[in-house]
Amino acid sequence: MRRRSRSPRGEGERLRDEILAATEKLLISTGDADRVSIRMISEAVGVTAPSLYMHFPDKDALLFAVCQAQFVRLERAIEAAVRDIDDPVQRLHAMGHTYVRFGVEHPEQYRILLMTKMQVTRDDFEAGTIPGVSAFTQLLRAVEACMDAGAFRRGDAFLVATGLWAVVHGITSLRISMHGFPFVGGTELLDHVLAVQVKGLAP
Amino acid sequence: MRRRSRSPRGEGERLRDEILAATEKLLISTGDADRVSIRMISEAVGVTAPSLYMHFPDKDALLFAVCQAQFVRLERAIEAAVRDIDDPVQRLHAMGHTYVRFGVEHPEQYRILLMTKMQVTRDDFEAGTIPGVSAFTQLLRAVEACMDAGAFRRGDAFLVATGLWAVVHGITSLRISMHGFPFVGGTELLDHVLAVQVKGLAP
DNA sequence: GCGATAAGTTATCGTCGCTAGGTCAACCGG
DNA sequence: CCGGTTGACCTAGCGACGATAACTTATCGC
Repeated sequence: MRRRSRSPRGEGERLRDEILAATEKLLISTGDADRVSIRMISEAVGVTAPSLYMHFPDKDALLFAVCQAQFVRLERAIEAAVRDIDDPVQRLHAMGHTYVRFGVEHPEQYRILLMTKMQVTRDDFEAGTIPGVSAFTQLLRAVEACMDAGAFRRGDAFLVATGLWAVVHGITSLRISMHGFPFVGGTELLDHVLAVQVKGLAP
Repeated sequence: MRRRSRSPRGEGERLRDEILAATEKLLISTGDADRVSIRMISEAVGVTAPSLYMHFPDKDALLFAVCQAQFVRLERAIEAAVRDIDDPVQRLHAMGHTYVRFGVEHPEQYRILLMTKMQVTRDDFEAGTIPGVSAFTQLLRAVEACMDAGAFRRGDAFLVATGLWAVVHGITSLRISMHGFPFVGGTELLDHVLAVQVKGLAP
């Protein structure tokens, strides 16, 4: 077993980062959180298993931290995808596509964050304290913009945004769970559902 | 440990049924498949752990069998919910509500069947070989009925049905994963999203 | 009654998440 | 320069897990 030299005094954080990096790598390569063990991670880092517990209270917290970091990138990706688009409806489409692609490309992270039990309140939700889920705030703004622009009829923007999220999450979730879904061409289903939503939300 | 008398010769199947029943019970009471162990199940049935492997190749198969049986009931529930409704659009609404309620009331079963990796092809899908997912066939018929009735514009019924499924699954999945979702009243979100879909699919 | 076989058992393997308690080096006040 | 403190790890091991190999025992047709 390869050894790692001990970090100097104030730099225990360095190990923390290495653990996160190694965990993410293993999560991607195995594609299954249950098959990533504490012992595997610790060996990859070059440290013994109990050392991980200096930096994370338990395995769930470690996995969650990995996914949180990943989901911060989702936020950025959505921001980047939307930056050059003016039409609010177009923005919505771009956000949807970015979201689904992200989920499909990081299935295990997506699963841990959004397909297992968690305790989230509406406050967490609106405040955007949960990274990645705070991409929802961007969605909410986009819906309001659609209403302001007259593309959507006026109404409860939160409800509309939640509905759009559910739609996009539904497709993402099924694509992650069922290999081969949706059995029709790649983005065809997403395009269709988004188009139907937009049409149904028109004044 | 309570003992169970051995089954007579051709009736090993009886134990199988008892295992299924006990597993379902534990699945409901714990609310988490990871917290239902082979040893717990076997003790509940009054048998030793390895005996379960006479009837199921592994734990996954056992859990899957439990969920399959549950999902057959979903099909029946949907049939029952729809039986007395003539208007095809109304039928769609009823199906959606029945589906979501079923998922929320049997979260662990729903999760195992539709929120973890599985290998499903479009053939399985259309043939309805997977119980519960074969409720999809009923959905497909309902969509075709909506098109025939002129409530929906003509088009790819399979695509439309898949979209509706994704929508309803999205809400179900999020309600299972996030305690408190959707933060608005019980069926408000579902009603809204279904209404938007219906409006968007109109000619 | 008797061999065959179905229906279980006992014993055990390797792995898992996690903890208690120790070691050892880096720093700090005197 | 030195003794104590403390942060960064380690060794050893617990209890539980899924699963397997090999044994026993009850029931059956004959």
